[in-house]
Amino acid sequence: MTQKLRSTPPGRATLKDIARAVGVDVSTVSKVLNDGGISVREQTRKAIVDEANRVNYRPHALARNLRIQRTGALGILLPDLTNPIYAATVRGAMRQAEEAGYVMLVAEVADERTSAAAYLRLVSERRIDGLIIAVTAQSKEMIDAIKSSPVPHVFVNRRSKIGRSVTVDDQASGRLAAKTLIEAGHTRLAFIGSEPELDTSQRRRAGFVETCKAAGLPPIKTVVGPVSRRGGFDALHRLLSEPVRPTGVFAFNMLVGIGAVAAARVRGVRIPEDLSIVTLDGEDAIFTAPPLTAIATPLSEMGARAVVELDAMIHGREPQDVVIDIPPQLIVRESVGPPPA
Amino acid sequence: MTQKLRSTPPGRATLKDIARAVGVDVSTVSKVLNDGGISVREQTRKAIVDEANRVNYRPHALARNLRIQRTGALGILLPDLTNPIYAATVRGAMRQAEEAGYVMLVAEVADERTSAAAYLRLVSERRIDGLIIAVTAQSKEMIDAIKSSPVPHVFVNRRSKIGRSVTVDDQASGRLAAKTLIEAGHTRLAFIGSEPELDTSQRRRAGFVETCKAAGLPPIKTVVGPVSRRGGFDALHRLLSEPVRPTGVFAFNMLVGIGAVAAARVRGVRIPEDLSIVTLDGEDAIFTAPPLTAIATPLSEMGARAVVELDAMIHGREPQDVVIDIPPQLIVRESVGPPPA
DNA sequence: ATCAAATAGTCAATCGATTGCTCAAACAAA
DNA sequence: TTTGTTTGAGCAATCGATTGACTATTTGAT
Repeated sequence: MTQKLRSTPPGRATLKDIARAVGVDVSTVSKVLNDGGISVREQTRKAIVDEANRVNYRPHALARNLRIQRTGALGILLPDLTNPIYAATVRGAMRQAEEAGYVMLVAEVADERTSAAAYLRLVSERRIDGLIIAVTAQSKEMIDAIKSSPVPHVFVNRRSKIGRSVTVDDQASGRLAAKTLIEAGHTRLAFIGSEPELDTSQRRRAGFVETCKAAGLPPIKTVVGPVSRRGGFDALHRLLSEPVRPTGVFAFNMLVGIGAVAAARVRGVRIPEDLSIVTLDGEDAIFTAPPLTAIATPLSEMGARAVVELDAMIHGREPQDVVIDIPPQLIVRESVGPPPA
Repeated sequence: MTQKLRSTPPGRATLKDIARAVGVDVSTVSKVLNDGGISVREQTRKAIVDEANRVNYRPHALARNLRIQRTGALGILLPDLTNPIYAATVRGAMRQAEEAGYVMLVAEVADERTSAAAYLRLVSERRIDGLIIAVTAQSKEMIDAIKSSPVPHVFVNRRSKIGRSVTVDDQASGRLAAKTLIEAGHTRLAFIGSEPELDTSQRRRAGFVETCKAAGLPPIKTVVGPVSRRGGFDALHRLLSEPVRPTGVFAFNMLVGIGAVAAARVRGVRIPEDLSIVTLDGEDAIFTAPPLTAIATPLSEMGARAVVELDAMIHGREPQDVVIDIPPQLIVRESVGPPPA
């Protein structure tokens, strides 16, 4: 019941206004409001705090940040906002950023050219204290820019030689996918990966293959395509045109998995009667026909953790690679069944 | 072939550095680099420009903005990043923002409480020049905050008494949906709307009802639910439990439409043999079973236009409501057919 | 009563860039 | 030669907040 009596106008007031109203110096006001190592009479302190509340004072971020050389903003570079995988990651990052007192600048970068431009805007103009990179930086231009970056940066869901990263245990996802299919009785398995190959795809494949091998299965067929529903659609088509069809497929990513389901339907192959599919999870995977048995990965935790790491780096801690230690989890729905007789 | 000879370190240099190197005053450098009404010898100008290129100078955004009282940033408040409808809007906004030289601060606001907090951070701290609001502001707290906002703001895909908005012609979408179903021969129609009711839902319904009435159809059944796949799923379930079932349904939004398709499958009602569904379009609508016949609306154009309007307002132009004049367009896929015999 | 120390603040520089005003030198006109 | 105008560029204030150095007034100890 302290304030709130009258809802005051938005924070247009400056330190100077408060100082004038109370009759002290702006430096005094600043120090009082920031606990800045100063001794003031309780009376003065109260007058300042009250006035600050009355006018609903908020520090002018630009001025403050210019002085303290921090922006209170984080940037994130990502390739595709409409991709729910990124959206979930961004969400986690944004929540954590808010928690830690940052605002979030997001830049969707369609290609390496726009990447470089966005990067320049955010970093060279010193608009951010740290950068989360959710794109694969491959052009020399981008790599150089990032390597010589004056601000801390962390890759999320991507590993990179040129910086620290926060990822999940993709190999474990691959192993789990294989285990699921094998336990359902499948022996002819296939993998749908990405082209160009993402490191996530590569690790999931590695885990998948590892478990298949351990079970004594023949080498698995791999087919690749763009990371999109359409990519998965086309990929499964190709798989279904093979002389000897697989009965179980692991689609390395939810989008690709959804596309695969659509392709099966078009080809008249029933899931799971004719073909079992396991993929990574996401909300969309619940509403396919049939709903997808999928592996949940902690995307938003990954985003959140990226912010935590970045914040630590900003405060001078040594950067480190982190792998989120929440193990992948199988969500059983309806896309996996026994192989056809 | 001017620069690029050696790729220079990132923009750590300040005006002062350049001034020192060239042997002039910082104000001269500033004026030269900004075409700031000053006459200098060609020699001096060239020396400054060359040095600026050499050190890859970029103005320090904070310092510059503090002085000129503009941040070069826009904010956007939206409820759900993983919702592809918002993602598409944001994408359009972001592209246009880049075009216009802004960076974009995005805040996902789960509820009105976080809304208020995010709003404060962005606006009261003067981090942005303008705000795009993609959420429905209903709490008194939020409304007051926005009404007394010191920065220009525009609602996108939402109409509001407390500000200008950029929307699409939702009534036309509704009419087109009705026309599509009616022309396919349907007479028992239903509508799935939102709860709480969004203004978009309400307008789409109005257009839908208008055309139904004009065709002499009986009053249509409306059912509402949360704007999500799950909401559409539950809504269609309820519709299918009605004593007299509709044969054609208009789902006011893609997410809801996708949920409805899933519900139909679970109930064993075939689309389009037993039930026709038309909804709004989005990339996901292609990969349902069957693919959805849907109405495309210019979401990213809407986002882009919001930025254009905001930019105009920032430059002092009178705000105005705009309705994107790209008419909704029917994408014929497989979810609409003749009614069952 | 005297000196030291704590108390309560103020002063002024600073972050980096922008911009109105001033001013010296060069040049032209009278 | 004197006066007036241009050209070329520097000076200093400013945006709003932060912070180390410093001062003036009290209080306390001896």
